[in-house]
Amino acid sequence: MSLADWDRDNCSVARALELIGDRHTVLVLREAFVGERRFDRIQRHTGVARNILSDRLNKLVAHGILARRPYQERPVRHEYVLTEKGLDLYPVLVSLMQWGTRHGGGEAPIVLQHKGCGALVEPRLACPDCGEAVGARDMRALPGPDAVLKQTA
Amino acid sequence: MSLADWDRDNCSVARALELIGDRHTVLVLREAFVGERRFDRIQRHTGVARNILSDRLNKLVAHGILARRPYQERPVRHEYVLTEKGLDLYPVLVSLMQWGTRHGGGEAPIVLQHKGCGALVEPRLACPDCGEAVGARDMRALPGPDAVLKQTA
DNA sequence: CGGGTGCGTTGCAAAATGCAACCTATGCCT
DNA sequence: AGGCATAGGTTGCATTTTGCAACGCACCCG
Repeated sequence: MSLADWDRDNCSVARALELIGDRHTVLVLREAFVGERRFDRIQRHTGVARNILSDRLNKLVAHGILARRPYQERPVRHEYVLTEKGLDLYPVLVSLMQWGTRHGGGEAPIVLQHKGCGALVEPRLACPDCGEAVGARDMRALPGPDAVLKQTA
Repeated sequence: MSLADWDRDNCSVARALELIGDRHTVLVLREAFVGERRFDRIQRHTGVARNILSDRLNKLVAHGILARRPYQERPVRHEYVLTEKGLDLYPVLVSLMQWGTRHGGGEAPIVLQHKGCGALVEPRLACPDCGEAVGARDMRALPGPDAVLKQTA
């Protein structure tokens, strides 16, 4: 398998994890996707310590995943909303949720509805070419255009 | 928004994060999906400290995400392979990878091929009902059958 | 015997985290 | 004005989690 020796330094998964690779950050994102925008409510719902939450919100804003915008003056109060970059994390959160539901005890506290067709569904990964649903076994990973093979391979 | 006050204790995302909610664990899973099975190779590729790696592998095995099986006797050597439960994490990893590629610098070290149709593709979340690709804006979250609304709502 | 490989475990220092208290600025009630 | 409440943090300190390097063990090869 040639893949075994591509250069991990250039890994998209690792890059993503640098920004959202800790439990607290993901919980914050969960709240963002559910529509919570205020510090206090997010804090209560996630149970994350206030100092940590403050830190994570700042980092998410710094990385352009959330945007801080004032919703009132005097005193200035901010709310945190998902940017496009943040909204693109939706598949990650949804996949995580579905996996947690399927393998973590079977409870489904939330269901999703497709606005387009109105159906209550579990979105799945599908091949955009043929439309078939795909899982780990249906796919093959190949070195991409930007892969760097190691000398020590 | 009724969703704002469902009980977070029963959250699938949180449950999933308890098992795979740290950077190292996810990196280990990346290796698993790429086909690495041995302690040493995983350690070199992830850069995770050996004691941490040992701990994470044990936890993943304990949770049924990886299975440890001997690939030789004398001395007994084990390899770590994904179980069904582990394979189900594929969408999470793929989503993470795609997001990292799109927003983390644009490099695509790995590309995916659908074995079924042969196309090089980026699998996307789709509505299993109508087949349309879906993003955050196309979906609505509703309290599910097992949602517990808070008294303090 | 000496060296190398595979797979960990142990000890200790450094970093991240949790908790509770504190602070600022404002509004609201009396 | 005084007292209380709300929103959004910051600060200090104890606890937990990591990282690093060294060590251990079991085996194989020459």
